[in-house]
This record gives sequence, structure tokens and C-alpha cells, in this order.
Amino acid sequence: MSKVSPTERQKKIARYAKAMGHPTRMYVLELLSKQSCCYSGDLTEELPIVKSTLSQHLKELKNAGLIQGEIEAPKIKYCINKENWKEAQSLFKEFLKL
Amino acid sequence: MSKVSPTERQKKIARYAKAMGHPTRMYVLELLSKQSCCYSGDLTEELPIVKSTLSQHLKELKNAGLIQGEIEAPKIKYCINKENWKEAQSLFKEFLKL
DNA sequence: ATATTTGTTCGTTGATTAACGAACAAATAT
DNA sequence: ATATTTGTTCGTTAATCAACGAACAAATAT
Repeated sequence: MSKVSPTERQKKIARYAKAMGHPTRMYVLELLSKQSCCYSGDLTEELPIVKSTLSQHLKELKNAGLIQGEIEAPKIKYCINKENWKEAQSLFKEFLKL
Repeated sequence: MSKVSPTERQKKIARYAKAMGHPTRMYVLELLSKQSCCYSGDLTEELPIVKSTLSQHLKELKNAGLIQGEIEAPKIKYCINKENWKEAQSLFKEFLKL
């Protein structure tokens, strides 16, 4: 009977996974994990979505801690958040037994 | 200007990631990836959610292809879907550069 | 025959997500 | 001073998600 909730570790992975759970966000993450940075303007040109929608996706990735933005007025340069990226890597690695 | 959509690979990862994007589902996946199988009744007892809610989560994991259920009347035995699990492993591995 | 066990499905509710366009803010360029 | 560029925020709409309890289905046990 004694109930057991998911662990904090599992919640953390779920949080990262959720952020990765959309094609557009995967596109952005993969781009940023390959080249160091990009401007969101570049993404708006590449992707078949409107800039406000992209902005929302970037916000979600930011809130999940996977990316970070740096102002280079008037543009914003987005990069992987290296610290959290490392954490995500090790969490997934352990979970997937890679 | 020429628009580029996320690749099929990115969509696939997003699909797996979305399924992993909830604490309860992570709990189940981690359990099943460690021990070979389990009955959903066991999960209902462990987890602080009602059986119908659990059933929904299991359905989502099934739809994403990460687990499979086998009838052992009157119970149902759930296991990892090994083939898709392997695919997910390699997709995440490549994506995360592990 | 009836009750029990085990899960799924249905209906409901409230919250969250995804997408768009319009309006806005801030810096830069004219 | 004004227009342009670059992104975010707001408001809206439709869809999906998460949770619950009740009803149902199927097999097993009494």
C-alpha cells in the first residue's frame, strides 16, 4: 500500500524530455549542439513557423535550462546551456544505460 | 527564405522524448528497463495515482512504442519494447553525442 | 450462478500546449 | 526625429494532457 512517488532524478529527466518533446525544439537543440550558437532570426528564416511561435519554443527551452540567450543588440544569440546540457547528458546516459 | 522542416529523425526523437516527458512515465520506464517486466497492478499499488490514470500513461508509452503489454489473464504483463528501446537508445546517443 | 480481480474505456473538469497575428519594446540606422 | 530591425508579449482559438470516478469487459474463483 505504501505509495512511492517518482524520484527527483526521474522528474528532472522528465523535465528535460518534455522540453525535447517537439520537433521544432529538437531542431533547435540539435543545431545548437552542433554549432556553438545561432541567432533566432536565422531560425525564423529556416523554419516554417512564425517568429512569435519560435519565440515561445525558445522560451520553453530556456525555462527547461537547455539553452541560454545573450543579447547582442538588436539580436539575441542563443547557445546551449553547457552546464545543464552536461547534466542532461549524464542523466539520459544513465537512464538509457548507454 | 527557403523553409526547412525538422527531419524525420528529429521528429522520432521528439516523439520518444514526449513519451518520457512525465514523471510517472519515467518511473515506469526506468523500472522496466531495470527489471524485465511488471504487472500494472504492482504499479497501481506503488504509485500515488488511480488505476485509470496509470492505464492512460501506459497507453501513451505503448503508443510511443516504448513498452508492450502481454496478456497473462487476468493480469497484463508489461515489458520494454526492446526493438524500439534500442532505436531510442541509439537516437538519443547520437543526439546527445554520448 | 455469482462475486472478485484486473484493466480499459468513457465522461468530465481544469490546465497546458501550439499556433497565429497584432501590438509593443528596444536598439540601430537614416 | 523617424523608420527599420529584431524579438517578446498578449489575446485568441483549437487541440491535447492529466487526473478522477463510474461504468464496463473478461477471466478466475467461490
